[in-house]
Amino acid sequence: MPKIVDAEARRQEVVQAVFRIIASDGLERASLREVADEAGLAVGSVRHYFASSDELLAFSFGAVIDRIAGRLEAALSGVEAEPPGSKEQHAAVLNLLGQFLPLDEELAVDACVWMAFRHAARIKPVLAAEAERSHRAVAAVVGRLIMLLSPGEAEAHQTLVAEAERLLATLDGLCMHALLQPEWMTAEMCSDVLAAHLRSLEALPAAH
Amino acid sequence: MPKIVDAEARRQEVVQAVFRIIASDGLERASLREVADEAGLAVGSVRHYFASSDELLAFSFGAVIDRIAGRLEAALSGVEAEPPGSKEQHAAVLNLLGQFLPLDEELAVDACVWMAFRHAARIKPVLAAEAERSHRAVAAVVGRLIMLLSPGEAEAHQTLVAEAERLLATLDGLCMHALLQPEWMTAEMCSDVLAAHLRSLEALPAAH
DNA sequence: GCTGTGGAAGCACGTTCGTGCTAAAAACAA
DNA sequence: TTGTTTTTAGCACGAACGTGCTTCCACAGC
Repeated sequence: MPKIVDAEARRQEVVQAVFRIIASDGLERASLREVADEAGLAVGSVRHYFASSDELLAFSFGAVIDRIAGRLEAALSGVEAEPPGSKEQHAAVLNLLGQFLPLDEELAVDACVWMAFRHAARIKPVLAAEAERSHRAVAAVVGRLIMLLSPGEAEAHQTLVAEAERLLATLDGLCMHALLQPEWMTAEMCSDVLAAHLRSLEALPAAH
Repeated sequence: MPKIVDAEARRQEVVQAVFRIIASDGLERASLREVADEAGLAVGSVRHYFASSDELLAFSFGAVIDRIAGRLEAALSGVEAEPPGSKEQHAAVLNLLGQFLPLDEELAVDACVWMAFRHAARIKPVLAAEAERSHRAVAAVVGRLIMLLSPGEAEAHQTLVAEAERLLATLDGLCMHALLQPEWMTAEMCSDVLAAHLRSLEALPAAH
């Protein structure tokens, strides 16, 4: 029998190298040679675990989606564990929404990589399937959150869908601005905007 | 004297070729050779008008910013011409916000190019100055709009700034979703979200 | 008609990329 | 020790990239 290596662990190490390169130098710099250098391997070694560059990128996209979706699911459970309308629930909601923003180093890397892949998926068909999965997963979480925050079941389905899309758009826009214009979009500004959006959600049934 | 051509017009033709390539194939495909082909010229001819690839891209970025800013200024004048609180003003506001979204072919190309350059500016320092100008210009328009829509002058400055950033984030998020997930983010969904956001703006002073 | 200048085109060089393919190295069964 | 198989490393090819430099061409001014 041959030399035995934890193949899955190696793949994750390579994926981590991909993440670091994308976060610091952008997706177009994530070539096989750069990734191999960053991972401390040779090009041939990386290609032993990933048949092609496309497969490496698609796998990395899937990995970052899984990381983000996992964080969101956990935070959503935290929201569901709190009584509706309580201060604790409000804090849990803010925590969930904060998972979208680059508030610390790990979140920033994931947000960077996520944004890069989603935009690349518009052009590269290899990434389209994962982009669709990404959108479904995040929309499901935000949709459930909107349902939780809607006081009555009386709201029209269309209104809830629109509110979910509105929250999703605001979150993606905030994340984008925090990544692209970090001087303007500070953490305080992010929380101010999130607080204002939550107030607008509470005021929604009154305006109905 | 030599053969005389309208140099500025030629530059604009080349920039239009850059726009088309970015919209259809992404920024990384906007190489000198591809741009020259799309414009029906040779590489040397393109380089006669733009000293380097960086200069061409930076100029194209500036061009799309000027186009967008021009549309926004015009639409903002339209809002200011209507009496506050009127139905006509509401329509003018929706028209202004619609200028951000890829609602027709021309708007879609500009939105695509704008997004691509803003994200590229995170990595390429040559584009950083234009990205900053872009942010300033758009933030100024949205800030003025928020001031126009705020009924009293009693609102705290910080609240107005946060509301401007909130509207800006929602618009950018909507634009992003419309570009990346056009099946989900239809034109109707966009207008629903915009309408909901405007309602939340009207309800804001009441919640204060 | 001749000439010089601005516009258009292209060649050549070095670099980087993905990828097919080969060969060494390493670890375990025999 | 020997052999088998996984892992690692590397070479080589064609393609695409930016860019320095040279070459043609058309036309306004003399």
